Amino acid sequence: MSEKYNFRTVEKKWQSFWDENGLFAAHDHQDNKYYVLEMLPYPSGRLHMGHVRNYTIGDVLARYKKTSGYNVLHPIGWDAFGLPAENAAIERKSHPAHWTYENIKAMKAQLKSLGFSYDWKREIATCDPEYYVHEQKMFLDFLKVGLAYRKESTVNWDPVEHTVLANEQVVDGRGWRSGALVKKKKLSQWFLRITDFAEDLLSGIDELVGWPEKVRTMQRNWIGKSYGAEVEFKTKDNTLSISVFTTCPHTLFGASFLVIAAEHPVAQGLKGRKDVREFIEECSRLGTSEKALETVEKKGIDTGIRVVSPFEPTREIPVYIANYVVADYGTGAVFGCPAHDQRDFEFAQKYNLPIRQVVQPLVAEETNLTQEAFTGDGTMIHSDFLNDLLVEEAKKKAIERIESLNLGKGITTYRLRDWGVSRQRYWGCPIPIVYCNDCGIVPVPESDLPIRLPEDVSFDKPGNPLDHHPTWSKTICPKCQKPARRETDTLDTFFESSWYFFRYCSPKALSAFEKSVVDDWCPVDQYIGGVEHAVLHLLYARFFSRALRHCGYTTVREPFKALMTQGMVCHETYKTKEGKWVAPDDIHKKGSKAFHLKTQEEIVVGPSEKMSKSKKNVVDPEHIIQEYGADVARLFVMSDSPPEKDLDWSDAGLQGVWRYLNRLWQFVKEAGQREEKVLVLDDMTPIFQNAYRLTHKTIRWVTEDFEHYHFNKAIARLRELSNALFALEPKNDFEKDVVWFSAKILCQLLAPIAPHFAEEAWCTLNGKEVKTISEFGWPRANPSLIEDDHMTLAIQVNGKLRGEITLSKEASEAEIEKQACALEGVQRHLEGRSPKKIIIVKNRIVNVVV
RNA sequence: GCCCGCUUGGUGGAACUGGUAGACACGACAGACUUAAAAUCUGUUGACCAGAAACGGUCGUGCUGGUUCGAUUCCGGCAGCGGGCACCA
Repeated sequence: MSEKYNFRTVEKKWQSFWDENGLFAAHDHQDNKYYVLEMLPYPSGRLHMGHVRNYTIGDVLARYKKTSGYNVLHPIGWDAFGLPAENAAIERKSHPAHWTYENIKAMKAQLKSLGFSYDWKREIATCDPEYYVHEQKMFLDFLKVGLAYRKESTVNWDPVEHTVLANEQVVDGRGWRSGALVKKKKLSQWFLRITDFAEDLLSGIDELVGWPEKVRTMQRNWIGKSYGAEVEFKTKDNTLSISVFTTCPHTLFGASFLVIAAEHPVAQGLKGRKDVREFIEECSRLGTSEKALETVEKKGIDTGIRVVSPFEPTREIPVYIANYVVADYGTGAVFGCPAHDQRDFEFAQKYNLPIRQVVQPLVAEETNLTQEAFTGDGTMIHSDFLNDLLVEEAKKKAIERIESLNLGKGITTYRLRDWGVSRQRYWGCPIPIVYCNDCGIVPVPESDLPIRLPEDVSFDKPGNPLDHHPTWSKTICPKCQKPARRETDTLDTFFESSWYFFRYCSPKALSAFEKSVVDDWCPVDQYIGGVEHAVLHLLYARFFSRALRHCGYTTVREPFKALMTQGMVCHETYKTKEGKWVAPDDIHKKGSKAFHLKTQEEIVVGPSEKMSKSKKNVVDPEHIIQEYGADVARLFVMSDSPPEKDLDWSDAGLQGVWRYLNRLWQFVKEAGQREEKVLVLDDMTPIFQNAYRLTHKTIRWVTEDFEHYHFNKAIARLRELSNALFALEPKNDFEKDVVWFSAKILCQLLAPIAPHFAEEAWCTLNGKEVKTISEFGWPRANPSLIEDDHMTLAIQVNGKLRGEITLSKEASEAEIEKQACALEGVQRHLEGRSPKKIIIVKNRIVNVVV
C-alpha cells in the first residue's frame, strides 16, 4: 500500500498560495458580478457544525461561480454585539470586548483552516466604533424623517437583578439566574416605524421569486394584513365607550361578551377593586411573549360593566378582563363570538356565556357547537339584515352599516408592530441621544459621533453598567450647554445585521458605504442562512433597505435577490438532574444511558434539537479538521443531506469520505502526468466508450446539480463516475489518455467542494503550478456524447411492472406496442385477454390496461 | 395556542413538471489477503412467500380516505417531530 494523501501539508500549501496570490479579492465596478453571502456569524468562540454547513454551501457556490467566470464578492464578518458577551462577563469576569475579540480570533483561525474563499480584506466586526458610528448616524437620520420615535412599551422585569429579561431568559415565569418571579414593566423606549412600510414590505414579497415559498408565506403572515372594522361598544347610559377591532364584523349578532386586556385603560380604571387588582397582578406575571399569552389557560374576570350590542340596541353583553387579549394589537379589546372562534368558545364555556350561532355551514356537514367553534365559510342566520348572505358579502354589508350608523369604520390593519430597538444593556451600540431638563430629548450632533462605549465598566452590580457608570452618562446638552444625561440604552443587535451587507461593498469608507459601489454590487445574488431567521432578521433587513433608501443612502429596494435557507444541524440534548445543560463532548454513553465524563453523574438524554450555545448540544468540528482535514469535513457536510433539510448529526460516514479521498488520490497518481490529446470515440473499446461518455454526462449532471444547489446529488454523481473509472484497466497509451482526461474532469468538478485536494491532484496530473485549477474554467460537456440513441422502456400491466424493453429512439408507437405485448411477462399477466388501452410515455413507460 | 415546514430500507438520502421506488453513501454480514489484527479489495443487503438454483409472486414511501391507466409526487382528514412567535442570535 502506498502512502496516504497528506492533507496537512497539502492544505497548508494551497491556503498560503491562494492567500499570497490574492485569489479571492473582489474587484469593485466590474462586469459579471456575483455577490454570495452567508449570514453574519455571532462570535460564540468556536465554530459549530451549523457554521461549517452554512459556510461550505456558500464557499462551494462562490468557487463554482468564480470558476465559471464571475467576479465574485464573498465576504465575512462578525455580529459582535450581544447578550452572551455580557453573560460571559458576569460568569467569568472577563470584559465583553476582550471575550468577543478572543472569540473572533479563534473562529477566524478555524475558518481559515477550512479554506473558505473569503475576501478577508473586507472583514468587519460590528462592535468596532468604525462600524457602529454609522448606525448612530442612521439613527439620527431616521429621527429626522420621523422613522424613529419614542413610546412606552412593556418588558419582562427581574425585580432581583433589576434587569430587563429576554423572553429566552424567562423560564417558567421566573428569571433564569435569580429565580425571581418576573413582572411586566412599562418603559419608555425607542421604536422604528417599520409599519410605515408594511404595505411595501408585503407587496415586495411578490418580487422575491428567488426565495423559498415557505419563507415568503411566513413573512406575509407575519405582516398579517387584514381588513376589518373598528366598532364602538357603548354602555346604555352612553357614559363609556369601548373601541373594538374585529376582522369578523359579520358575526356581531353572535357576540355574547367583550374581553379587554389587563393593560386596557378601562381595566386599569377598576384597580380600586381588590379582585381586579389581583387579576391584573396575575396577568402581569405572564411575561411579554405571545406564546405565553396564547397557551395560558383562558381566564377572565367580570368587570360588571354591560355594553350594548351595536346592531341590537336592546341587547346588553358583559365586559370581562381576560388574560389572552394582546394589549398592543388592535385596540386591546375584542368582542367574543363563541360560536365562531375557538378561544372565545373556550372562554364562554368556562364562564357560562351564551353561544349564538350566526353562520350556517355551506355543506350540511355536522358542526357540533357544543364541542367546538365553527370557523369555516357559510351563510348568515339569526342576523337580521345579514341573513342568507355569504360571509364575504355579509362582512362588507356589516361594515357599511357600522359606518352609516356612526358606530365605527372599516379599517385595514397589520399584525406587524413597530420595531422596539432600545436595550437596557452594555454590549451594544449606544443610542446618540441626550436628555436635558430644559430642552428635553436632544440628538447628539453628528460631529460628536461616535459615542463610544466606556471600557471601565463593572458587572458586579445588578442592572445596566452604563446606568451606574460614575461619569459616562454625564454630559452637556448640545443645545443649551447645561449639564445633561446621555441615553444609556443601546441598540438591538438586529440593527447591526440589517445593513452589514452594504458595508461589505466598501468596508473602509468614511461614510456608511459608497453609494455607487453598493448600487453596483447589490442586491446580494445569493444569501444563505438558517430558516430560524425566516421572519425577523430578513424582515428587518428588508425594512432597512427601504429606510436607508428613503434617507438617500442607496437606491437598493430589496437587499437579497435569492435566499437559500439551510436546514438546521440538530443534536441530542443533555441535562444534569438539576437541569443544567451539558455538552456532547463531556458525555460518554453506555447503551442508552449517558454519563458525565468528569463527575460520572448520570445525564438525562433529551430530544434532538437545533444545535445552540444555550443548550450546549454543539459538536466541535475542530477534531474532524485535525484528524481528517478540511476537505473531508467539507465533503462530508455536503454529502448526504440536501442543504435545505435539517441534519441530525452523526459521526458515521466520516471514515467513508476519508477512504474515498485516499482512493481517489491513488487513482490520480496512477493516471500520472500526460499530454493533452484529441480523443476519438470510435477508436475506443465499448468499456472505454462508456467511461468517456459517462465523464461527459457527469459534467452535465454535476453542473445542473450545482445550479440547483443539489450538492448531495452532485457528489453522488462524482462517486458514480469514480467507481466507473476505478474499475478501468487501461492497457495502452490511448486508453491511458482516456483515463487521464476523465481524472482531470473529476478534479475540476470536485474542486469547489474539496479545493485543496483538487489543486494538488491537478498539479500531479499537469505537472505545473503556474495557475490554480479555478483559472482553467469550468469544464463543458460535449452534447453529442451525452445523447443515447436508444431508450429503455418499463412495461407495466395495469400499472404493475412486468418487464423492460430497449429499442431505438426512432421506434414508432406501433413498434413499441408490438414489442411490449410480445414480452413474456406481459403475456403471462394478460392471461389471454386483449388490451383495452395502451398508454405510451416516450422514454419512460408503457402501461397495458386490461 | 397561532404561523411555517418535515415524515421514503437498519441509517443519511435519490426518484426531473404524476411514469421502473430505494441512485449514491453509511452500517451490517460473508469472503480474499494476513501468523493475527488494522488497512485494503470482492460480493450480498427493503420486508415477506416460494425455490437446490435460475425464473418468480405479494406487500411496501408516517396513518387514513379520494382523484388517476398509473400517486413518494395532487386533494381531504389524522398523528408524530422540528422551526418561528417580536429582548437569544
